Amino acid sequence: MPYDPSAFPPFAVTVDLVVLTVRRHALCALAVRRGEPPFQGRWALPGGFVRADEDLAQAAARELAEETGLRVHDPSVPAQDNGAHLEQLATYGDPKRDPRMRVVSVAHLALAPDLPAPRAGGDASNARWAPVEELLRQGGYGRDAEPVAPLAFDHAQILSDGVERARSKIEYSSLATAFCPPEFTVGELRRVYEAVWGVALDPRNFHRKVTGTPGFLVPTGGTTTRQGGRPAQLFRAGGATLLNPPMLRPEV
Amino acid sequence: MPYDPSAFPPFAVTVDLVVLTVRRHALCALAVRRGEPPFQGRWALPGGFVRADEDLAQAAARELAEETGLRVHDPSVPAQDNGAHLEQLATYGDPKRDPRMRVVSVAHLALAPDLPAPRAGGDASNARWAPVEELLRQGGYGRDAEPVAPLAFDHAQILSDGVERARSKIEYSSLATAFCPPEFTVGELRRVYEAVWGVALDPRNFHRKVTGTPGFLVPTGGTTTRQGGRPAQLFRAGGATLLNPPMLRPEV
DNA sequence: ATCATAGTCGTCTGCCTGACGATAAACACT
DNA sequence: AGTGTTTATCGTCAGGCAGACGACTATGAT
Repeated sequence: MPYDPSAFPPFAVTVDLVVLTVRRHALCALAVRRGEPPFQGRWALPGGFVRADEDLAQAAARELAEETGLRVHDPSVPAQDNGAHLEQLATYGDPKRDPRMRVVSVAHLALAPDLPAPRAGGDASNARWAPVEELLRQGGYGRDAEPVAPLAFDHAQILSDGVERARSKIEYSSLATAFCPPEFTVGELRRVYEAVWGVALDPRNFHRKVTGTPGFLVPTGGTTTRQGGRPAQLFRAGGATLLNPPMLRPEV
Repeated sequence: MPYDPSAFPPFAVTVDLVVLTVRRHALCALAVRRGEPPFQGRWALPGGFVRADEDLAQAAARELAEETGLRVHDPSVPAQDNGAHLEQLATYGDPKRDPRMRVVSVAHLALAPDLPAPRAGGDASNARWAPVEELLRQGGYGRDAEPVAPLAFDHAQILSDGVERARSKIEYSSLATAFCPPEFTVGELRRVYEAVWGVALDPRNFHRKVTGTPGFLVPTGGTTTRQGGRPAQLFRAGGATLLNPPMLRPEV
C-alpha cells in the first residue's frame, strides 16, 4: 500500500519505570502517588511522556534521574559505581489502558542498590518504596492492615512483569549485583537472591557457587562486619555478565 | 506535573514482524520488498501501522495473517494445529529511525512451521523467505554471489534481536515445536535445534533428553519415514512449556 | 568464659550430560 | 536375496555440578 501521511492515528508514547531495590530483606518497588485524575490519589509507577527528540532509553534514564537521582550504569564502563541497571521491559498499548487518550507505554526495568529516601520533585510524601508483594496484593491490606488500593492503570501488570523479569534474570546473569553497593559480601549478595526469590538459600552452597564461577566476583582485599558474626571478604562485580551454569532457583 | 494535552508530541506507532521458520535446514525469516521510498526496492521486515482501536498484539496478528495467512496459536487451546507462536519482542524508537517522521515500532517475533510460498497481497515477487544469515550479512553477497543490500530502517537490528530471542528461548522452553508441523519426529525436532543454533547435536543424547522430559512430547502412536532410514515415532507437543533442566546449547 | 551469629572449607551422594558402542528397521543398489 | 546406507533407538560409562550437611573460624553480646 502506498504511503499516506493521513493513514495512521496519532499516539502518545510514554515510558513507565519499574524501579526495584532490596530493603530490609524485601523486594521493593518505587511508587508515586497520582496528583490528578484519572486514578487521583492512587499509587502508580513513575513515568512520563517521551519527548520529541529523545530516544526511548534516554527518556527512561531521564525519568529515573528525575525520580530517584540515580544515574544509569553504563555497561561500557565496568568499574562505574552506584549506577543503576536499566533495560527495556515490554510495551503496553491496550486502547483502553488510559481513559484520556491512546497511550502506548514502553515500560523499563531498573535495578538499584538500597537508596536513602525517595524524592518526587521534592515532595517525599508522594513517592515511596513499597514491597512488591504489598503493591501487587490487589485490594488487600498493607503492612499495618490499612486498606490498599490497586495500582493505577495497568501498572500492576507492568510491575508483575518486571518482577518476573528480575526473578528470572538473576538466575543466569550477574544482575543481582546491581542491587548491591559497589563493594559487598557474599552474604549480602545471598540476601539479595533470597529477597528477590522469596526463598532461603544454603549459605555454604551459595558461597561455593558464586566464588567458584570465574569472573562473577573479584575480591577487593578488604573485609567487613556489617551483620554481626565473623568478618566477611569484600567483593565487587566482575566482568562476567552471564552465569553458566546458572544459579538454580529452588522449586516452590 | 499537571496533565496538559499539549505537553506531548504525537507519534506514529507500528508493529514490525520477525517471522522465523526452518526451511531446508536453515533458519529463515520473512522479508518483503519495499515499493516506495524511503528504502525503495530494499528488503524489509513486514509490518504496518497500529490502528486506532487495536491492541498491539492484535495488530501484530493481523499483519501476520495479511502477510502469511497464518493464524496465531492460542495458548489456551493446546491442541490447536498449524498456528504460529507470536510474542512481543522489543520496541524501537530512535528519533531518526524513520526519516519521514517519529515512528515507534513495537517488534513482534513469530515462529511458524515451514510454509508453502509467501504471499504479499498476491504479489509473490515482493515477499520471500531468506536465510537470516544472508539477510544479516550486511552489504555482502547472497547465495548466488549476487550483492545484497542491508535491510531497510533498523530492521537488521530487529531481526538480529529476534533471532537471538529465538535461539535462547528454545533452550529453556518447548518453543522449538512451534517450528514443526502438528505431528513430528524426534529427528525433525532435532533438525530444528540444529538449524536455529547452527550446530550439530548428538542424535542419541538429544533423543534421551527430549523423550525423558515429562510433558514435552506425547507420542501419537503413528510412525513415519520422511527422511529415509528406519521409521520414527510421531509426537505432538505436550503441555509443558518450560524445560527444566534446559536443553544445553553447545558452546562455540 | 560462654553463647549467638555469620562466614568459609570439605565431604558425600545422586542426577545429568557428553562421548560413544550397539542394535533395529527402512530403502537403494546389485 | 544380499549388501551398503541411512536414520532411529537403547545402553553404558565417566565427569561435573548441586543439594544436604558436618566442621571449623572469627567476631560481638552477655
